[in-house]
Order: sequence, then C-alpha cells, then structure tokens
Amino acid sequence: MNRPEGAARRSRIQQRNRKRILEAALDIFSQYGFRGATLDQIAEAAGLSKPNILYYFSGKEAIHVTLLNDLMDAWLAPMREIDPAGEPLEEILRYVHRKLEMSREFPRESRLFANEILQGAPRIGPHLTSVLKPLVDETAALIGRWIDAGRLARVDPYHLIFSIWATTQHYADFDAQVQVLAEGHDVHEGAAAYLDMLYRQLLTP
Amino acid sequence: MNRPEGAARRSRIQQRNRKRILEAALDIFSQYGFRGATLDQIAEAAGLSKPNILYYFSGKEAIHVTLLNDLMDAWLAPMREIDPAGEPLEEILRYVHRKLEMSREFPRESRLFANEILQGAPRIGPHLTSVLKPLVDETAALIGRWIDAGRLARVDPYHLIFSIWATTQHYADFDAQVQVLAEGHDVHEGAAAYLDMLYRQLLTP
DNA sequence: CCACAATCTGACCAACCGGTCAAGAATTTT
DNA sequence: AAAATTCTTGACCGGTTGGTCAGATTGTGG
Repeated sequence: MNRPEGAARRSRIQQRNRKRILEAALDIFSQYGFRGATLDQIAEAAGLSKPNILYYFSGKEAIHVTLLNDLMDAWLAPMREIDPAGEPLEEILRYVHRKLEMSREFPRESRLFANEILQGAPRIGPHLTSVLKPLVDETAALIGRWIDAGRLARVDPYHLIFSIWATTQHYADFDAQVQVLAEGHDVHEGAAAYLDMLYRQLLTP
Repeated sequence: MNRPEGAARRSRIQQRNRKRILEAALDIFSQYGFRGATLDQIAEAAGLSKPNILYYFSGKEAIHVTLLNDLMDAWLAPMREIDPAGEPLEEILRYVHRKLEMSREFPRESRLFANEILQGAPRIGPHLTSVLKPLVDETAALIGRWIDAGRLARVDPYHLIFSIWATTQHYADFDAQVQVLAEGHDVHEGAAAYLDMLYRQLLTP
C-alpha cells in the first residue's frame, strides 16, 4: 500500500501521471490563478478523471504547492550561476539575458509565480523567507563587494535585482499588453538589445 | 423608476452606495482576482446585502468592468502630462517618479490591472487597443523626436516605456516579495533614488 | 494463472456561487 | 399624510466546485 502522496519511490505509472497532472495544472493555474482554476479543467487537460487526480494528490492546494516548490529551484538557477570569480559586468548582463530567455521559454512558470505573489504569497510565503531571501542576500553582498572594489558603478544591489526581475519578467507576465502595443515587432530581440544597453549604462563604473 | 445601472442622474443614496461598492470591490478584486472574488465578500466589505449590491450593478462582471474603466483614466494621467515642450530628460524622470508615487499610493489599483493583464486582459482588452495604444504610440513618437533631435540617448521608446512600467509597478504588484527581501528598509525612498539614477544614466545623451 | 496490491471510475454529496424575486422598509413627491 | 417611488432584504434556485467512496479494472510478483 504505497501512498503516491509521499516522497517515497514511485512506480512508472505514478511518475508518468504525476508529471501529466503537474503539466496540466501549470497550464490551468498560470492562466486562471488558483481560485479561478478548477479540478475538472485540470483533469480534462491531463486526460485523467477527477477522482484519479485526487488519487495522486491530496487536493487542489497540494498540486499548487507542489508546482510552486518544484519550480522555485529552476527559477532561481540563473541567480545561483552568477560566478563570483567572473567579470562583474559580464556576469550581471549574462544573468539579465538568462532571465529574459526564461521569460520567453517559460512564460507559464513566470505567470504562476506572479499570480501567487500578487495575492500576497499565501502558499509560498515561507519558501520566500527560507530559500529566496538567503540567496538574494548572498548575491546582493557579492554585488556590494564588486562595487566596493570599483568594478561596478555604485547602485543599491537590492533595487538592481528588483529592476532586473521586473524588466525581464514583464515580457511574460504582461504579454497581453505588450502584444497589443508592440503589434508585430520582434519583441524579444528588441528587449534583449534594450536591456543590455540599460544595465550596461547603469553599471559601467 | 430609475435604473441605477445607467449613466443617468443619481440620487445621493445611489452615489454613496455605488462608491461603497466600488471601494469594497477594489479591495477584494485586487486581492483575489476576478474569479477568486465573491459577491458575498464584496457585500460584506461594503456593508450591504448581496441582493442590494445587485440592485446597483447588473452583476459581478459589471462591477469589475466599471472599476477598470474608471481607473484607466487616472492610471494613464501621468503619461498624458508629459509635456512635449519640456526638457526631455526631466519630463521622463518626472514621469518615472509619478508612476512610482502611484505605486505607493494606489497599490490596489496597480494589482487590479496586473491581475487583469496576467489573465490575458479578457475584460479590458478592447480598451487597451482603443485607449492605451494611441496614447503610447503618441508618447513613443514624441520620445523618438526627442532622440532624433539629440536631446535623449538613442533607445527604443516602446521598451523604455515597458521598463518604466515594469520597474515602478513592481513595487506595488510584487510587494509581498519586496517586503520579505527588503526587510525593514525604506523601500520607496531607495527605489526613487535607484530609478532616478537608472534612467538618468540610460537617457543622458 | 493466481492472489494481491495498485490504479481507476461512476455516482454521489455538502458547500458555495452568482443571481432572482416578492414583499417589506424607507424616502421623496404631491 | 397619502401616494408613489426608491431602496433593502430574507428566502430561494439552478449550477458548479472540491472532495469522497465503494467497487471495478489493471498491473505485478510468485
């Protein structure tokens, strides 16, 4: 009697169906938000019956929390890859470009997070404190050292990080607006060039 | 037999109660999104009974649309106030500061819009095309002329506008995250100084 | 091929949701 | 103060939602 819920070993069927469910749930949750999404929608998108979905997850909220936790790591990977031994300006610009790339490749993940934060992070709040904050503090300290060494212009590291997040994720989260206003132009190519210039101008000592 | 729904003259009671309802609805919608909000929540927040709310508005969607339309004007006012005859850099920086100020003073309005756009602008899409787009096109053209006259550095006006929106509204929309990471610091004062430097560095010819 | 566990589903349920309605209470008009 | 109109509400309704459960079906190890 295995519980699919726990983190124990999973059979091939469990692996396959859990993946299906999470994939479908990402679609639905990112599009309609937590309360706007329904289990029936997720079930249909996953090609499973609703009771079957509740065989693999204890409830709607468990699916949502699992999604957010699983995604958090991938979402923070670019920041973890900033190399303290690298050339500061190039490291920051590489980070900006990777974040912009993720906005294009994983817009659903971006919107899922945005939805959660917008509503006050009711289900991922603790994770922010325990996982996100230490990483950001560490990165901010690194940037601070780079600035003190005269290798970057003097800016507030935290606001720098906020503005990088804001400017890159904007293209995923506010895509509906961007599409109306850009109207056909190659948005991402232009964004890459613009953001490169923006942060190069700001950070060049 | 007046219909409170129409744009006709409104009695004092109608004015007061419509205002109460919209105020309460702004609270609830901005916190939970459209589908996440319930008429019962709005009714309780407004101190009115549910049927009474439906006496003033034809339905949940009508309240939401009214909110969005009423807010759109106030939201775009700072962009309308950019003075074509002013000093370009100062005009842009003033716009940035006004937008940041609105993020602090009207975070609920910011989140209401963010929620709507995140979900694909299903209820305000036409408004984006008919109201927002012409204004943005006009402003972008103005910035383009300033650039051609050598009074601003050469940047893509549309991406400049996107980045101003992203960086300023971030402090309202992602407040839950910012609060965790900033932890006590005076966020808005720091943001104002940072954004001033950011756009000054970028735009100075 | 058999026994046992794992997987799956139709039928069902209580709670909630947006919205209606008839009738009562309050206000304004005459 | 009577009549007419506006405002308010308790009771109710059909549909949806998250979740349950008994039992059927499928997969698996011996």
